[in-house]
Amino acid sequence: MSQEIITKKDVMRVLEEIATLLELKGENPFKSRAYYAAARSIETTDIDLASLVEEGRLSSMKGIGKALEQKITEFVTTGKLEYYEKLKASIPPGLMEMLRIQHLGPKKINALYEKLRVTTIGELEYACLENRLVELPGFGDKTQSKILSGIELLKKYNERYLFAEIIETAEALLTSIRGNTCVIRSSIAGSLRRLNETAKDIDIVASTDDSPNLSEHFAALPEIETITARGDTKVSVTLKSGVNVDLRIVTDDEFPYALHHFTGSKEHNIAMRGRAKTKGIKINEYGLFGEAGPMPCKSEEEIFSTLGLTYIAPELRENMGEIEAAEKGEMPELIEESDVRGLFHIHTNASDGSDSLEEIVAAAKKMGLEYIGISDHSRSAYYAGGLSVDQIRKQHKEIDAINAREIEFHIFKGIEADILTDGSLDYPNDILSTFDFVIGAIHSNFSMTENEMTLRIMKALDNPCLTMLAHPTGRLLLAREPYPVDLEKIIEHASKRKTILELNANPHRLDLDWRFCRYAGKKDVKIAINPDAHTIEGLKHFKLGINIARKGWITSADCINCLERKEIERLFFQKQ
DNA sequence: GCCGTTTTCGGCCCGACTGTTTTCAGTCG
Repeated sequence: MSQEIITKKDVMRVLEEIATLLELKGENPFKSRAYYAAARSIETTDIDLASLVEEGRLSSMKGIGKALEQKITEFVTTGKLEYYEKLKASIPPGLMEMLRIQHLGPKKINALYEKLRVTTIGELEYACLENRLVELPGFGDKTQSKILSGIELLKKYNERYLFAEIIETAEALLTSIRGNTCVIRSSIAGSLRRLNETAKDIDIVASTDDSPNLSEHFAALPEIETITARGDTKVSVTLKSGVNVDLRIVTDDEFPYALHHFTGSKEHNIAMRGRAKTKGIKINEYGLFGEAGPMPCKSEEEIFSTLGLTYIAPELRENMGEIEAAEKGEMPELIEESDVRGLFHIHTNASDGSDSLEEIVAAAKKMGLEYIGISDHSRSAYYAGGLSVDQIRKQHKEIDAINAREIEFHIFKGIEADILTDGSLDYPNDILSTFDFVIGAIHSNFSMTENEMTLRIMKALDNPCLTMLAHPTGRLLLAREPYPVDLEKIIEHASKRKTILELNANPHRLDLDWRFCRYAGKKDVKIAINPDAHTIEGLKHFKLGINIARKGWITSADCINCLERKEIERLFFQKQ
């Protein structure tokens, strides 16, 4: 059997796992951090992994020295890493799982393993119920019951929350907090402010001159189930819905620093502190401190400018090159909702949508759109009422009639054509060429190897009738893993074929992932922010797609939704 | 395990809160 090719992602996964295993073993925490840092370095580099290894240039990368170069090289060239295998074998796999329990970290897990030989979450729960943790040094009554409730929570609310299902709760809480007149400034922070696709909890920062009053006010809100921590600067609660919320209370002078700090990401903050340090400035959630003392800033903008940076939008704060870009004054002008002129990938009740073409047109016009692209399912998607050739002809007539009537608005004729197992599309090309655009989508037969799936999609991209590739990984957030596919290869191939990539804006998908948007941008692949709407309401999902596009450094020039109708016509014509 | 324009050794981002201690370790963000 030929050896599987080791990708960047594989290397990152192994490095991160080693880092976690080292933590669990109680090794030097800095050693563990070095592995995390190396994984980060691999993630952000543009350079091809194989050539780095071949040319022996790995150790020229930040965070990779002799030892890691040797280990990565061994892994990439042989497909195995002995150090990793041995380390993994020395630790029961259940210990990794335990890290997901709140208030339980590597040190305590290690103690539980060493002292009680607890190796799984199930055993740990049993040990708690038998009251065996209270006698351990460093443990006690409270710790035991905290761990027990952590296990309960893990069972009950195992997952994170989709951005779309938690943002409204966060905004409502913010409004309640602002209802207290002692609040001066307040904002959502954390991963929600960074517009991440999912969130673990809600972070809110508020400034006031009367922290006890605000703490009291917040803790008394009716939607709160339990208060897990309450001090002068922080109140942690669990809502009745099961969502955890942290409120940080600061003075108004501290607000900009606290907002920046609690917006994160952690990686961004670490990089910012490191950068500040080179300028002799200390940065924490209370301020900037130079050798001559505090350096007052009234806003986040001022914090960045004090450090010689232009403003970095919250959604870019992932330490993925945003600090370097801000330093050079090369921040991208991110796409905005108001740049959008039209939307594609909309289903009608001809397939599995619930509204008629006329209803959708009326709603789109009301939203101020200049055009839409209808794309119902193709015939193989029998479960979704895929259209027969006759039905296609009927829909085209209907669209022609509306287009003849409308002057300021236009419907593009499209189809969401299944990419079949062999990479061919669901209709012959003489049918496909009757559409203005064709979106190719994988809806079946997910269980292929990465190589097979990549080839399947690449073959579909080779079809001159294909305009866009739908949801490139097929993932369902918090529910279904992406099918295995080499996205970099797909992006490179799409670039050659001038195929548009969909950023599916359905809250469960948000696929293309923002981590790959930037690569698409670099390869000059155009993005379509597609609502994949099955109802009129669903049209609004494009806003979630804008969030992710912004996170992926996408500008209006990268995105076809910002083109004028005439430009879209030219683009689709050119493709055929 | 990485790194270095005072360094090849001794640092490595920083602070709050909790629970277990009797001055601090662990966890979290």
